[in-house]
This record gives sequence, C-alpha cells and structure tokens, in this order.
Amino acid sequence: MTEKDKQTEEKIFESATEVFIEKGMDGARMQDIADHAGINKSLLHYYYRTKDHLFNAVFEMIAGQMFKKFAPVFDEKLSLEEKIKFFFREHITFMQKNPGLPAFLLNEINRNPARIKKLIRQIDVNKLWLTLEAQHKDELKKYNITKQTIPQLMSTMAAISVFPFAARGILEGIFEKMDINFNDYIEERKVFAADFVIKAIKNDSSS
Amino acid sequence: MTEKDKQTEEKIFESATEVFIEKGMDGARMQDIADHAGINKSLLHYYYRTKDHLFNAVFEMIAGQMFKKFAPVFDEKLSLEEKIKFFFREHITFMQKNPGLPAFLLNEINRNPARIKKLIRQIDVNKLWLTLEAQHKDELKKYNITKQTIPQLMSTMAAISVFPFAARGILEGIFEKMDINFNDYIEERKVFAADFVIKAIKNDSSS
DNA sequence: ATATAGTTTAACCAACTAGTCAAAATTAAA
DNA sequence: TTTAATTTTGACTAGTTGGTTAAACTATAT
Repeated sequence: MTEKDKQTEEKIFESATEVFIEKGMDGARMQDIADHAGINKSLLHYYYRTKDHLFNAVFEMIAGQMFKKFAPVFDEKLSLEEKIKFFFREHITFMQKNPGLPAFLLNEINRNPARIKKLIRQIDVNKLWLTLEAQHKDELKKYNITKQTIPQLMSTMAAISVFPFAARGILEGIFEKMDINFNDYIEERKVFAADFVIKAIKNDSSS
Repeated sequence: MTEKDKQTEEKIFESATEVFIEKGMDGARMQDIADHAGINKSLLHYYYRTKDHLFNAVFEMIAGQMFKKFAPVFDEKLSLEEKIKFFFREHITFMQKNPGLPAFLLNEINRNPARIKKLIRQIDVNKLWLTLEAQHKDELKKYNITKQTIPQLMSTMAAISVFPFAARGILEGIFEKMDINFNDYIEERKVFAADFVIKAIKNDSSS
C-alpha cells in the first residue's frame, strides 16, 4: 500500500531529521533513528540504502528550507528598507521555530564543504544582483551599495540573523547572569537587527 | 626526564588539537591522534586517561584563547570608536591565523552546552559593564548605549566578526561564482565591520 | 652495576556499528 | 482462496573503537 509506504518512509525521514540535528552525522546512530521511529533498523536500509544516503536526504531538505527564506527578498514589492525589515522578521521567526537548524547546517558544512557547494552551484548569483539592481536602482545609489559592497553587506545581515542561534549555548550562558531571557532577546532582535542595518547604510555617504 | 615528558605530552596535545578541530569530538579517532603524533595509542591514555579528558583539555584551551581576545577592549586606553576598530582588527586577525576555531567551538558548544557554561561562570559580566561605563560614560550616552542595549550590540559585533569563519564553506561557494577571494573578503572585513557598527550607533539618536 | 621509577610498546578485548540476508508477515492481484 | 509482490523483522557479520594490561625499554640515583 502506497499509504503505508509514505507513512514509514516519512516516519523514518522525520526521525532521522531529529536525530541528525541533535547528534550530527558522526554522533547519530542508525539504531537511534530506528528506535525513534519505532521500527527495525533493517528498514532504514530498505528505504535509504546507507547512512550517507539518509543523511544527504535530510541535509538537502534542511539546506533548502534555509535558503528558501532568502528568496522572497528578491521579489517582494517592497522598498529596500522594508525588505530589510521583512528579511529579519521572517528569517528570525523561521529559526525561532527551528532553533537547531543553523548550528546543524554550519557544522555539517564545515565537516564536508563539498556537500553544500553542490547546492550553491544551482544558484545564479549574478541574476539575483541584477534583479535587486533593477528593483532598487535609486535606493542602491542613495545608500552607496554596489556590486562590490554587496558581499560584505549580505554576509553581515546573515551573520546578525543566524549567529545568535548558532552561538545559543554561549549567549544563554552569559544572559543567565544578566537575567535576560534568550527568547525575549530573539524577539527584540527582529527589529533591532533591521534598525541597525538601516542606520548603518543610511550613514554611508557621509564617510 | 621532564624534558621528554613535556615533549610527548605537548606533541599529543597539539596533535589532538589539530585532529579535534578537523573532525570534531565524535569524528576524531584516538588512533588518528596517535598516528599524527607518531606514537603508540596507549600513550594517549597514559597522559590523558580517556578521550573525554583529552578533548576537554583541548576544548578549554581553545575557548580560553577565543575569549581572551575580547578582554583588551575593556582596558585599552582608546576611545569607544577606536576600541571597536581595535576589536575587529585583532579578533579577525586572530581567526585568520586560526580559521578552524570558530566552527569547532560553535559546534562543540551546541553538542554539549554544559561544557562552555562552566567556563562562562567564571566571567563577571556586571563588572565588565561597570568598567565600560566608567571609561566611556559620555560616549555611551551620546550613542544611546545602555545596559539594556548592550547584549544586542555585543552579540551583533561578535556575529559580524565570527560568522564569516563559521560559514566559510557557504561563503566560499558563493564567492567562487563572483570571482571573490575569501581571504581578500576577510582582509576587507576588518575595516568594513568597524565602519558598519560605528555608522549604526552614530545614527542612533535620530531614530 | 643494579635497583627503582617512569615511559613506551604490542597484543588484546569487549562493546559497538553500519550493513546484510533469509525468513516471516502483510498486502495486493489473480 | 491462492499466488505473487512488497514490507518488516531477527539474527548475524565483518570491521571499528576506546580502553586495558603486562612486558619491554629508558633514565636516574645509589
């Protein structure tokens, strides 16, 4: 029955996702995943031939989810400032709901950079820039943003958004001593981050 | 001979550091570390009883190095703006020389948050704030920086500095398609980061 | 020289791990 | 109902892994 197929295959995939996120590729055990899904270990190999196959399926799904969150920025009909606000609000909210993803991705990418490069190859970076340029020609000129400064600016935005989740363990440790709640900090960050970036680029012409 | 002791123990420690950074705690093999040090595996257990002992020694050393780089900011006799410039220059230069540390630390902290919390407990966060306040009372007021906004600001600075190294695999993948060299990007970032943050806080009163 | 203490090694082990396989159970088709 | 195909299982295996142990080696002190 195709129904049951989907059920078990999905159950395996979901269990694998949870276990891989928690333990990482090296730390995860096929037996753990099987137990978590309430099935026999052999079934894992029946649906996904090897641990590597299973991990790749999970990895590509998660990486895809993460990158997809950047896409709307390139077609929303918003001003540049509103796009910045939109990006931080959406991206941070997504990670709020999936707090384990950033650390998982960064770790596995560093452990095996080739895996992500295969996915990046599918992105047409130049086209994205052209889209942005077409949509915001005047604003980009006003803020002094060029094709040369975009990498610094974009990576800075990604950094401000992603880092708190990747470094959650450290931040929580420090915040404990200051009576700050991590979730409150994250909620606050959605607007802080946008304001911070907008203020920085607004001031650019005066330097 | 104490000379020889130090030699082998250090050789083990250095090899362990390299292997753990490359493979992580779970991925590293005691045999790898022994081979790398050119000694018998049993010697590892002679000097560091278990893999966990050896890993902890390495982890605490690296975490210490990383945190130490934040310290000078609190006693250098510089203006606030100069301190920001100083921080990014020094911190990024340090990571340039040790590009594997950020990813290693973030990963292992997420795998076992308790480990880092033990080290953080030794830091007197409140004292650091008081020091900063005493040294820069007027500037903090001028830039609208308070004890409440410090966490967002500091974590943002850490993010901008650390993230490129933690996400190196992704960035390199994207940069390849834009003919950008990662090392050039990092060199450029030392001043970009400082300028960016300074511009953001300068503009704060007008919001 | 020889006894003592510390260092290094080779051989070994028990526990674990990803993956296999043939048989059993379940489902679909005839 | 019988047959064929698919799915699930339990038992097993070959290879790894962290860790142990007793013996060999080295250096120091008497």
